[in-house]
This record gives sequence, structure tokens and C-alpha cells, in this order.
Amino acid sequence: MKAPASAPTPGSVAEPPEPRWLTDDEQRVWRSFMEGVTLLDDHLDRQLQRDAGMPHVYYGLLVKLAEAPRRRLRMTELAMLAKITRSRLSHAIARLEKNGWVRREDCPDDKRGQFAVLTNEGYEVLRQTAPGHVEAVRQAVFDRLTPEQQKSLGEIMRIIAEGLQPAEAGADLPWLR
Amino acid sequence: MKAPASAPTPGSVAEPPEPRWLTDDEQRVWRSFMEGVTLLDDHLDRQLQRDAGMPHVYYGLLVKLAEAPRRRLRMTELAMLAKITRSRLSHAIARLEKNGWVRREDCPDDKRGQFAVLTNEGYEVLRQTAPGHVEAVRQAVFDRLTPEQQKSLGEIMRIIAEGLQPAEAGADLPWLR
DNA sequence: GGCCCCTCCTTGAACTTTAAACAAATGCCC
DNA sequence: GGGCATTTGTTTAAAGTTCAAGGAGGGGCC
Repeated sequence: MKAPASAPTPGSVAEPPEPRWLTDDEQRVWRSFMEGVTLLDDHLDRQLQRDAGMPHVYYGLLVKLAEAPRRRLRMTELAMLAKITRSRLSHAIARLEKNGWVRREDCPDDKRGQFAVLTNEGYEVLRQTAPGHVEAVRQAVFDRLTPEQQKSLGEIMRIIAEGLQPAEAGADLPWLR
Repeated sequence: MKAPASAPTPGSVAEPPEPRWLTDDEQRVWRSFMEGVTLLDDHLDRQLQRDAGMPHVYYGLLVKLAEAPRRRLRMTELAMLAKITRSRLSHAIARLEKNGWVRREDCPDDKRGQFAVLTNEGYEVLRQTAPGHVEAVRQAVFDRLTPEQQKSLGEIMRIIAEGLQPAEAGADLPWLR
């Protein structure tokens, strides 16, 4: 009599299923991914800290504001765009406000609401530091990849991003915590 | 008379070169990348904080130690493998030591040196939490990508990672700071 | 209106990371 | 050996992030 084909769980006792370990190939991919992300994060944070006096995330917030109509966004909306928690955003905006780059405004429609508004000074910082930042991103990423790789990277990361923010209610999304 | 073909710098005054802005396609790629990375980082940090009581980076340190001969590594070597600064590593190991998951040992050959050694308790934590972590990584990444995309992602991120740690002396690498 | 639940945003404490400075040991050059 | 730059790792303080809690307003339901 042959052993069952789907074998590794013997006996009648309930056992945890054997974890689906990563293959060697998958491990190599995952390691490259983590190393690349870690180094890139470090690199861009450092570049922006040096040239713009703020971390990458904060810079990203100013960019979102600059692109928004009337250069303003509700806090939760901004948190959602930046994929961060509202708490983190509150602290970040507080610091950017202290720098004079952002100002808060009450929302007339909803007294709980706050707008974060990009100031002229904030816009000016962005204008002056954007070229250096773009250049850093180019050097580190786009200049090294073929057009096919760029396209592929975009698709892959979009899939991952969308997978982590499912449409269903009850998803554990940072800006809803 | 026609304008020069490579035109945008007029007159004889030296001007900064027009920055090489990202095209719309490139911007979309870059945004997907940042969003995916931000959400993934958040997701894994949260999963590990909940199930293993430590952030993703700390978990990664334990993994590196588990894979090393005699489950130990010199501090700088570990920082290099994890792509982080020695300062950050010092703090991290201090905390892991407080948890009893890592222990420090003097290096006999170099009195400045320290080994970080994975304890049996640390190994045990790893053994118990690894399946959950692998599962999270699978769900978020590998299960969503075709084999071609996985391969592509590996190549792309390896290129980026290598680009950020050039062989030349004087490179600004975290573990040399 | 009164009640309850939910959303919006902030706060303070604990924790993690960065930045700068430092002590000790090494290694090199003479 | 003596001097000096470099390497190794830690430490302190400041900055940033997470976590849990909470105040205040909105909105539905009775």
C-alpha cells in the first residue's frame, strides 16, 4: 500500500501545516528587495536631510500638498495619499508648521476637520530642492534600469500596493488606525 | 538664423542645467514603488511586532545571526549584512540583549571587537515566528507575482542595491559611518 | 431632543533611529 | 618604540515613529 500523495501530515492528531518556506530563488529575490529598499531609503533620507532639512516622508507630504487644489488637503486625505497613520502625520505637520512650510486651517464644513496648507515658504523650499531630489532618484533608480524594467517595476509595485489596501471594510490601513 | 538644437540655455551667463524631471510614466512608477514599499514595511513591521514583539529590522538581525557560523557575527559585519549603521545596530543589539535573545561576546583577536551571539532563546523565538513571517511575505508579495515578475523584481532590486554600494573607497555606506 | 456610535485629529509616553562625539585598540610609517 | 590616522563600537541627545488613550464633532436612530 502506498503512502498518500499529499503526505507530510501523519497520524490522526491535528498538526500545523508545514510552512510554505521560500525557495532559494525566492529568498534571493527577497533579500535583494530588502537590501535595495533599505539602502535606497537611507540614501534618499540622507540626501534630503542634507539639502532640504527634512526626511523623505516629510518631503513627500509637501509634494502632495503642492499638487493639491489650493495647495491644501484634509489631514486624513493626506495620510491616505502618503500611506501613513494620522498620528504620524499630526507629528509631522507639527514639525513642518514650526518650520513655516505648512500652516493649519480649520475646515468650515466639518468642525473636527483640519486642512494642512502649503505656505509660500514651503513651496519655495520645494522649488529649490526638487531638482536635487529628482537627480538622486534618477541616479539611484531610473538611470540604471531599461525601459522594460521600469515598466515591470511599476506593475509589480502597483500589485503589491493594491494587495495591501483591499477595498473590503475592516482592512488594517494605516490612515484608519 | 535658427536657434541652436540643444537650446534651452540662452545668453552667455552660466545657468544651472534644466533638471531632468521624471516623465509621467516614470512618476507613476516611482509613486507605485514608494506606496508599495511604505505599505509593505508597515504591514511586516506590524505583523512581527504583534507576533514576535520586535520590528522587522530586529527580526532580520536574528535571521542573519542564525545563518552565521556558530550563530555569531562581528558588529560591523552584521551592520553590513543588514545595511544599517553601527550606531543603529548597537541600540538594536542592546534591546535584543535585554530580551535575552542575543548576547555579546568579546572578540579574542581584536580587543575592540564584539560578537553578537544568538542565544537559544533567540533561536527559539525565531523558530516559532518564522512560519508566520514567511506567510505574510508570501501573501503580500510572492503569491501575487508571476515567476517572471519575481525574477524581474530580483534583478531590478539587485541592480539598485549594487548601485548604492559601489566598490570605490569613500562611498557613504551606512555601516562605515 | 437625547442617546449612541463613529469619524477626525491630537496628545504624551515609550520606543526606535539619527547625528555627533568619544574612548580604546589597531596598524602603519618612520 | 613613538606618533598618528584609522577602525571598532558605544554613548548621549535630539528627532522621528508607534501605541494607546481621549476630546470633540457628526450622524443616525428612537
